[in-house]
Amino acid sequence: MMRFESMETFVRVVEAGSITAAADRMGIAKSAVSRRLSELEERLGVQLFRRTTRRMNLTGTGRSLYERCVNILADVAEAEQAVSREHGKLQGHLRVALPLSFGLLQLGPAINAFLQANPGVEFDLDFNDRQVDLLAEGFDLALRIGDLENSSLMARRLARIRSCVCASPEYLQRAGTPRRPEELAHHACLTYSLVPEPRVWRYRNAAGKAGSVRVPSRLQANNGDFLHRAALEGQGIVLQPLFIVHRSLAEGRLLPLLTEYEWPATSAHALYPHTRHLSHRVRAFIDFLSDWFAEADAKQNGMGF
Amino acid sequence: MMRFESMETFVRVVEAGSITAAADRMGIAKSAVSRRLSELEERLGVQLFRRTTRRMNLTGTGRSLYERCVNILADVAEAEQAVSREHGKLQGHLRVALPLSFGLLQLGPAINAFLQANPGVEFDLDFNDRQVDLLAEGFDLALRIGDLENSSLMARRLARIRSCVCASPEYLQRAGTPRRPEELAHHACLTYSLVPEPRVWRYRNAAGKAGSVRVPSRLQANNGDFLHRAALEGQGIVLQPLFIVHRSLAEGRLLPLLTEYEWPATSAHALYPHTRHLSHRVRAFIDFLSDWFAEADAKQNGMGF
DNA sequence: ATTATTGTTCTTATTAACAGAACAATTATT
DNA sequence: AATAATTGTTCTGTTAATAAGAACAATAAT
Repeated sequence: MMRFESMETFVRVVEAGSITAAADRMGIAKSAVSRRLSELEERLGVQLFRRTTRRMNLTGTGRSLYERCVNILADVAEAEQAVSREHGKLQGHLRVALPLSFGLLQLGPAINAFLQANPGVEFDLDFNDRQVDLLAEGFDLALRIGDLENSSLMARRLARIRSCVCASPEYLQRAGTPRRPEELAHHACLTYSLVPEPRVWRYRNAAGKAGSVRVPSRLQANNGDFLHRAALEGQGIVLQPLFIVHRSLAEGRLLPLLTEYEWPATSAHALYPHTRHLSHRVRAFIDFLSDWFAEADAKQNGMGF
Repeated sequence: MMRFESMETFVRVVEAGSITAAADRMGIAKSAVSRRLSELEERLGVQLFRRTTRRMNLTGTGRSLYERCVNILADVAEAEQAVSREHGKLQGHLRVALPLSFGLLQLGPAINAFLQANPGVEFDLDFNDRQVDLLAEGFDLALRIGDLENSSLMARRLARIRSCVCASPEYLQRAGTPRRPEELAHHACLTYSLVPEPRVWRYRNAAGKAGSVRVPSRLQANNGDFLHRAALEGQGIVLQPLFIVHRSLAEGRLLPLLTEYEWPATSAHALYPHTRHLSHRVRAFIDFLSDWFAEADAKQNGMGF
């Protein structure tokens, strides 16, 4: 594969107009420039210059290659600068759409840390569990939980999200503890409306076999935290992500149920428009979140990522 | 500038999932891969991987860099393949718009040569002196003479076109030979309608000073070859590109006039849509034309390029 | 607890790149 | 027209960069 040095040499010879001039500007011997050039030509099996031993003219293919090389070198420089630590201070607005519970609980600390690390950045946060249209509404970035529908957006997976079934000790004492998923059909379940089939709970048993149970629900809501609170008050059994219930579980105010079964796991994603080059601050924020959750994951902090 | 080897190594480590695997696939020692990687990280001042001495995970910035690098490497490969001699046989249609006289006289031989060199290529030629809309009418390429208006099209200069003033010996004997541009005002001039001011002929004297003369015209046409023939028959004086009249000049059937003055020079351009990557055959044809005219130029063949 | 695997580091050996001069070819100058 | 100056190429000795290979430390798997 063609090397950047060859490409850069070629470009600079074209721009300087001669090998000698290019060598001078680059501060190397002209013999080296000459050698790189003939090496490149031999590599490609193509003549790049029409030489008259005194003057050099680009051939047609030479001109084509030049145009491509200029673009490529610019891309390389941009990539380097974008990623390099010395990219200068970030500044500007970040308009972010994010889901309510996950946003408040998990993204809150991350956003605070990012704010602190980048004094020039301002956030405009839109907490909302409906799916916003990034492009139409001018968001830089959306954070979403769940499976991604097909779209023109780019996605970066940030965190894995595990869910669990749980209920308060009080409720279990009153209504009994289900030992098998099917028994959920005779319990008061608290269901979350923003999933395709709120009243169908899917799982896998220890052997990996998938199953599902249709649960009765007298209380359904589009807010996980509300359901969590309802469960704490003994209203019934919830199936919710760990990041919502882990604290109550740790404190014993909720008890995990049917733990031999795997309950739906999903992911949190950052979605952003598919432009050829992301703006500095958007990219930096996505990278930051990616690192943030990866580190949280590494710590195995029991929050279920 | 980032080394090419560093970049490729980085990408292959990401894709292989580990340094050892990448080293195996590349057929080099893993120590070399490791070194290239840490070199790259140090260069950028950024951590690309989250290392656990046993497993490697991309950091956020690492992921961003990876995405850019993949694109860049693809661009490089494409550039190389596009330009390399071993690009395989060209094939497909080329829909080209080209001006009448220049097309017939100058492009004809070039197109024939290209056809012969590329058996898989087919041409669809549209000879027309009006300015066609490339994009709307689905042309791959337009060849034009004259100054370019601003447009979204890309242009490649193919040839320089010089013009001269001339008339038949018969006419000159009858009407006299003008010695100064102003005298043209009392001659029968044959004017070309497809220029902004057909009856105003502009020139430069030996000192480089610009002037113009308004010429009378009883015969005006939008076809240079027709005017050329009219001049041959003694109808008057023409100002036409050399590629139209050079043969008659060489044969003495037309005599050049006012040769101490410079008459308008212009260029022939290839115009093509501004897509990120030109199709193989379009690019190859443009390169071919570029070389064709450059070589004709080098031969100094007196055709006035 | 042991084994195998992974990434890093170090030293040696090899390879590739460069500088410098000599040369051939061509344009500018006188 | 002849000379001088400039340009690109080629060659060789030298220098710097790079890889290989082994040893080591750390971690996951058995």
